[in-house]
Amino acid sequence: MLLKIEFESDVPIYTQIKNQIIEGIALGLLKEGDEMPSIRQLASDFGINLHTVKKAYDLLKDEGFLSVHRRKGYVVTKNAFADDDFIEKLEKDLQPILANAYSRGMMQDEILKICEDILHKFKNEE
Amino acid sequence: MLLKIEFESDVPIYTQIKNQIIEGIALGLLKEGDEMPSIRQLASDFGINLHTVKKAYDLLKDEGFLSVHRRKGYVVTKNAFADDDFIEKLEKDLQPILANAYSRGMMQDEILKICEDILHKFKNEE
Amino acid sequence: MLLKIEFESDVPIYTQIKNQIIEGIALGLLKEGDEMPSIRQLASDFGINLHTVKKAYDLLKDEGFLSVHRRKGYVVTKNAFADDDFIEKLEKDLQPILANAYSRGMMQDEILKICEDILHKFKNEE
Amino acid sequence: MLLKIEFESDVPIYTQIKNQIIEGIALGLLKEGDEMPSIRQLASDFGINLHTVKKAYDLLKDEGFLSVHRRKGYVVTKNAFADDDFIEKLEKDLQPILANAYSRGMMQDEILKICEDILHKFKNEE
DNA sequence: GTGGTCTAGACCACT
DNA sequence: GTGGTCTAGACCACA
Repeated sequence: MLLKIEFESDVPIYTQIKNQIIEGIALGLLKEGDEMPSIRQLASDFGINLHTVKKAYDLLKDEGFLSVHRRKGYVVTKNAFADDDFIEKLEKDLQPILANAYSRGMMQDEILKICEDILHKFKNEE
Repeated sequence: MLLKIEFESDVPIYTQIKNQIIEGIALGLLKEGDEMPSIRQLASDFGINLHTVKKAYDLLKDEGFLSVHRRKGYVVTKNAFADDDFIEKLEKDLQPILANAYSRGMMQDEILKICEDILHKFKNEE
Repeated sequence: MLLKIEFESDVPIYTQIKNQIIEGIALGLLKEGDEMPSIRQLASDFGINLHTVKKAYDLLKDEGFLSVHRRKGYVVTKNAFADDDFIEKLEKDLQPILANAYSRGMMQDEILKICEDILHKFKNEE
Repeated sequence: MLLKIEFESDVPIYTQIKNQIIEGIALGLLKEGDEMPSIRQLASDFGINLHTVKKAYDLLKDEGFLSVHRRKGYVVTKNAFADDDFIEKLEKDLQPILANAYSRGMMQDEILKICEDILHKFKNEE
């Protein structure tokens, strides 16, 4: 799995890392038990600060996507669930994005199709 | 149309305003030609600074949802379209959100249903 | 000659009026001695304030494009010349506009062609 | 590259900054990848407020002349193109200026010469 | 250190 | 009255 960082994006680097790892899990590129590259490794690969990588990893740990193994370092875990709070946040995040698309004249089916296409890229093999 | 600001949120106030106005347009609460409350009016209603409101309005102007009428002030304008750049951005915005839901074990249909429900609240009667 | 006012432009209305009258002169639509519509007339035609029209007319008078005739009201005059101050201002106004076009990758000939096309619309019949 | 601000001018300070940076790019003084002075640096150099500088930078970002690099700050980016909208705006901006010159009795060649001279100062060597 | 957000308040331009 | 510009200064997020 290959990370790609956009330094000129307005999305913070740690968020980019976090998002791409979650996407990697959704796509099946990262499986439960996989060892993540070390913080040091990842930071030097991209020429970014250790803190930045650590922040991404720690957030993922908090959300249940990673856990820390004494010897292996950060390891992929699927310990994140969609509780009510998450569902609520999900709707709150989606609403403005979908509203924007709709207000620009896109048809509901058209927008839904895009969501569907994205979802269909995710692997359902568990 | 009623705006609601969450001061404790980590979403910038101007983004909250911007999003709610776009949602208002999608929901049919705001129609082309409607005059927005004046910058100062809205600012004082919420006890926030006029620059914060202005930033929200200006972003909406840049996106084509508002325009400035020399006499009426800010007016709803539906001059925003879904060009290729927007579609690309839309996918880029949706991907991490949907990936997160999927990686938490939600089924594709379940996620899609949520998108559908949100979209169905939008008015399609113009 | 027909004026067209854009209320949603960021160009002040009095400037729009002023510019269009100067363009009318350049295009030969307005000739020396022509009587302008009265301030009241023009203002009510467009539903704008008397002051706004008066400001446009007065600026044109100051520049030598109009003069006030006791009975005829504002009359077209060609009493404006291109002195050194004007040439200097002309260059100062053109520079950022042309620089912008050039910095966007337009070729010098391409830009010049646009200037030429505009100029060729002007009538040289004096 | 040296900026010069005229405080007495009726041209807003942020516009002056913006124009001079675009001119700097056209003249070849600023090249793709160059790092701009920080907002606060530039503001203190000229004794103006950082918001004024930020507005200029942000407008340039919107037009594609600058972008924000997460580590380097604002960086010169040549991501601005001359699409149809721009050409239309260009003509709309040029028309009143050229009309004014022409209505003051300048010959078409004379005016064109001035445009040419300005354009020839711009560097065409990338 | 960088930029991003927000405030409080002033003065001006336009209609 | 409207929006537009500018200031002075604070606090936060990011790397």
